[in-house]
Amino acid sequence: MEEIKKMKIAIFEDNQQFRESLEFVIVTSNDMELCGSFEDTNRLLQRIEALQPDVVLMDINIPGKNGIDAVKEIKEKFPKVNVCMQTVFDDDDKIFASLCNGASGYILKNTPPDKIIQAIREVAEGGSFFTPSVAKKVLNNFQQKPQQGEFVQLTEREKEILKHLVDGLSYKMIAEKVYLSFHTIHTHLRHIYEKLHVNSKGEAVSKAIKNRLV
Amino acid sequence: MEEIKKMKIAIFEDNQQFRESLEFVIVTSNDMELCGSFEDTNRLLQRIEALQPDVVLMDINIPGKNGIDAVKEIKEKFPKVNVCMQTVFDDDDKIFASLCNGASGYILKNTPPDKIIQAIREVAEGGSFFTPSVAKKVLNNFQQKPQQGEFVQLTEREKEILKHLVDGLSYKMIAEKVYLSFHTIHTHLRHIYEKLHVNSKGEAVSKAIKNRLV
DNA sequence: ATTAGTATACCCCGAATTGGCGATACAGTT
DNA sequence: AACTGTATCGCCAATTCGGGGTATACTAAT
Repeated sequence: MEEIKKMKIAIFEDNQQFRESLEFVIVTSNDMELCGSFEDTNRLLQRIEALQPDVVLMDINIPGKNGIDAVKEIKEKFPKVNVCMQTVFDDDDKIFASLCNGASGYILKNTPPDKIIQAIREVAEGGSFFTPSVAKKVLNNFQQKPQQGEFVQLTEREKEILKHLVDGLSYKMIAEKVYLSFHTIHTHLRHIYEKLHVNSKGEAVSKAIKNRLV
Repeated sequence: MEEIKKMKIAIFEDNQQFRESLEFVIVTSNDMELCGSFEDTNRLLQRIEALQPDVVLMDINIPGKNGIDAVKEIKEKFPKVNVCMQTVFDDDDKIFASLCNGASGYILKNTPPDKIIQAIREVAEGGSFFTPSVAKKVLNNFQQKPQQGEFVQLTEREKEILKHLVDGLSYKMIAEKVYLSFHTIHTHLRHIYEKLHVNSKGEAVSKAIKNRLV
């Protein structure tokens, strides 16, 4: 009988049913070991520290710190620990926030056991695993085309001022920043609005970003 | 015996061994039909036009037009055809170029047959499939983006209103749009500003876009 | 040399919008 | 009972926006 070093898995999931289901999947596998199972993220880092898991399964909506902040903390303190997010909803915001914060995988809770095992193995080996619908969202984000817009020819001054506007500065603050009078900023902004065919700060900022003018 | 409409698959692969291996995988499946198999991309669009495949398996390095340009042409002319790329190398540039050009999946050639079938099914249904190593690269690209993703939990209403704000609508216009009073919009915006830690429309719009809240 | 155009910078006014402060109310959850 | 999300209202100061105008400087074409 060869001795295999089992992967150590920690579960963070507040729903008892899901948690037990995950526990079952782990303990009945032959290459994984359940090293901890919790229903909240209290004392998160201490727990990770003590357990030294290879993979963490983290629920997005979990009492205590939410899963998105949790994954961030984990990756900051223990970069080698790989985290796989799980949730019932495939909500865009949460997916991207999780992935940006360092999660390596994202599975929905309707994922069948064999896929969960597969996901954990991939994640443990430093790979990544997405549920297809999540993969699709990630992909869409990639394919968002450079929204080619009307040629907008802004002068250097105008681009500079627009950039400050995008950064959230008011007319007055921009004036101070670039050593011009409030009135001049006003005039420039009027020209910019005309060129962009907009008539509010919000629209200007939005168009500036989308057309990559900043 | 129920009559199932089989998915129509077209293969573009110059290596004879791989191509025959793929053909075998397809024809031995029970829900797929091989509608074409080619060793180059000559007369690509005419072939697609004639065969009307549901899914195209496209080799990256293929004589004639390379796979990256091919997927672009296919998606431009036949957006409903889903393309899954395949190659021996997991070369960053080619992966991203393919995905940006509209590929829905990316598998390496060492992928076992059952995974290939799985990938095709996902892709056919409009989902996406990445080999783990590819998923990892996609993910890294995400996480490298110089954006610290502080997660902001907005309610549905708030997100809706923020979207309109980004579109350049004024408080009053938003109120009309969502059939609420001006005052309510005002209140929601105040909450949103608080959650985003901003205090001007410009900053709110900018942060909304950068944090993918819209 | 004059004209025309554009970029820059400044000013005033007035109406509309925004932002910050407060308060109330109700339904659903915890 | 406390909390959250939603929706409503008032007040007031600051900001924004669109309109008008003036002025210098530089370029390019006439």
